[in-house]
Amino acid sequence: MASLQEVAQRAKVSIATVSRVLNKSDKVVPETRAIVEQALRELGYRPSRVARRLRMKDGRAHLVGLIIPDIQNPFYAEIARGVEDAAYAAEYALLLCNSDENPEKERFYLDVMLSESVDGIVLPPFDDTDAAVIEMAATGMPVVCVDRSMAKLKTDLVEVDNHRGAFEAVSHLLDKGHKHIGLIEGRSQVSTSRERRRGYLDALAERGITVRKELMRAGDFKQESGRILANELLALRKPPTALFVCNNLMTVGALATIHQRGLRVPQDVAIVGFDDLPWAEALDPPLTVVRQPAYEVGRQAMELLLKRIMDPDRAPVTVRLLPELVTRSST
Amino acid sequence: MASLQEVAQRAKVSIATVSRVLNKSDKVVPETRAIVEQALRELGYRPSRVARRLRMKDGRAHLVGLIIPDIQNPFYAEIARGVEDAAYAAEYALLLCNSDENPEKERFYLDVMLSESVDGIVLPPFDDTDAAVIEMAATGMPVVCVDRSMAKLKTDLVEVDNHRGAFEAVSHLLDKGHKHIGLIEGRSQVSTSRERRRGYLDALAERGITVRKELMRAGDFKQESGRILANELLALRKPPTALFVCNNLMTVGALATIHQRGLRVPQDVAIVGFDDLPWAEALDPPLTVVRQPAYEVGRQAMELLLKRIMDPDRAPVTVRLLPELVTRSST
DNA sequence: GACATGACTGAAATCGATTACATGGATTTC
DNA sequence: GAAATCCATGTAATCGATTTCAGTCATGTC
Repeated sequence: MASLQEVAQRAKVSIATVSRVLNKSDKVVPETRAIVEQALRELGYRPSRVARRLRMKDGRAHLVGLIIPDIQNPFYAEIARGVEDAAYAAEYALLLCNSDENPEKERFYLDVMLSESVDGIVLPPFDDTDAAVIEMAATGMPVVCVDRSMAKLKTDLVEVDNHRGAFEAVSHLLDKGHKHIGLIEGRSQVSTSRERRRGYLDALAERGITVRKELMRAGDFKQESGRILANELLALRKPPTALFVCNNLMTVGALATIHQRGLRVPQDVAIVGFDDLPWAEALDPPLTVVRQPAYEVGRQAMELLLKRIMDPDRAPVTVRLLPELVTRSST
Repeated sequence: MASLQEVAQRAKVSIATVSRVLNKSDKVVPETRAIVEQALRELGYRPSRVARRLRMKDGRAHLVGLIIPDIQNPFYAEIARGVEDAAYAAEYALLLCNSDENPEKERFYLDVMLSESVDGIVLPPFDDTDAAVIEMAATGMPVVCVDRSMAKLKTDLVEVDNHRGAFEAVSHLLDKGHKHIGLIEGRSQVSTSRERRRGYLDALAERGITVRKELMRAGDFKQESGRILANELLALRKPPTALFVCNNLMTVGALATIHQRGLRVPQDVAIVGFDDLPWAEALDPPLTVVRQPAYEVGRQAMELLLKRIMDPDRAPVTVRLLPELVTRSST
């Protein structure tokens, strides 16, 4: 509430001096400093980040934006925690937004962030060619992509080796003797989807298994589509004996279908999901999954962002983290 | 990037006129308006929310804060979605922070929000007497409490009837014939904990069941404490045959203990949790829980906040929503 | 003792918007 | 036809900070 003006009046100095005391910069004679600090305390002064941000150009707002599809998805919640913890450690605040995989919402929030003069933005782009993100980067705003990469845009990026994760998951199913493995993947415009599909195909190819096209279905990353697609797959005349589902929500959906059809896991159908869940252990059955180090993805993304804010001209970096197959009882 | 100044220059008018065009206020002659709009478009002008916020006093920042203990807790994630959706609908952006049930973090973020001149704040207070929240409200900042209430502070509040939820949960266990029901509750400085405990005690009293003090344990809402306390309870010489666990994370923890001890649910021990989980259905076994309308809590809190921003002098309102016992297979 | 040096501090510009007030030309009114 | 009125627009103050530049006073140097 109290402004620099008021503090200056009370301390009988100019606002410049108060500002200097606050920024611990320059030399203010100890007596003056004491008087000012006294006034500061008495008035319970708090600087206005808004005024400060208006004056200072670029990179000192101590505010960054994070746009994720859905905070209710544990994978993104974990990323968000990683970003937030790293931000908090550096005393940055976080503007968090849910895009719902909806380009319009994404655009709205990107506008807000530009308009709020955030120091930088972390986000998984909507798809390969996300125009809004390209424009944003073109303004010079620091952008760090997480999880998903973009074809035409060179930014800092923290991603997971999706091909490897998928390859291991499918190989694991093959090891268990499965020959008909259903794939439930996400939107194909998203880099992770393509990499996981590639991993699936490569694992089959390595063992010389013929691909059955009808076993591959594309969903939209949401629970409902997992439910529906699993149902389609299991209703085939020659249904798969195992399912590889490419994200957490769709896996939960697929599991619902399996239960509903009264199938036993893994005897009747085995299932491997992508993304771990905090309660995967407590599920029926405990789920075998490809675990992504989501917290770490978020944390490192924020650190990259901080580095870029400090030095906007550094060359973009790609950090590629390793997923891990966590074997439980669903396979 | 482009400022009013630049637009004004290009359109050969004053910044006041550009501002008028933007705010659709006053009368600007159509020709002038057209010229300005042209310039606006050509320069891809975006207003600075920062400058705007600095100039305008109170309630027009179109920015609100939300502080929750942990976004990775599905209950709070659901509240957050409710708040966010309502905020987005009103074109408000959201500053989201995790306090980790840590008063220092809470204070840091409250400072940020004051300093960012947000229009208002939604939060579940740390406890009954949360000093930081009291100070915040004292500055005149609109505050809406969710989930938890505060003893000494009269604010808008959206809560759930915790007593009733607990009462129904425990009555349900009693209906099933249980006489020794363990209680795992949260921090007792939090209003919800006390209300749920009261519900537990009242339900027992109604059936004339003697309370066994050693069956009541207080945790900290986190998974680990659920695990530990359940273990303590089940290790008693005369262990409970049913558990009532007062939040979602502790329930998952308790379930882990139960599985680890090789107990069957509900034959060896029944369990009812507070808070539903999106995958409660898929758990082993599907969990009986008291479902809180968390999304609705968040949504209504945001609407109350909007009303208060519009009219700071209206009398504080308390909205009390009803929980619902969802019976699945763990009881 | 005059002048250069340096250490503090203050005055004022600045960031990008909103808005009260001033201005000036056209129109109305008597 | 002069005064009053009105309308569109411009000028300038303002929000609360940071920062440049200038000013003041004491000290050091010869």
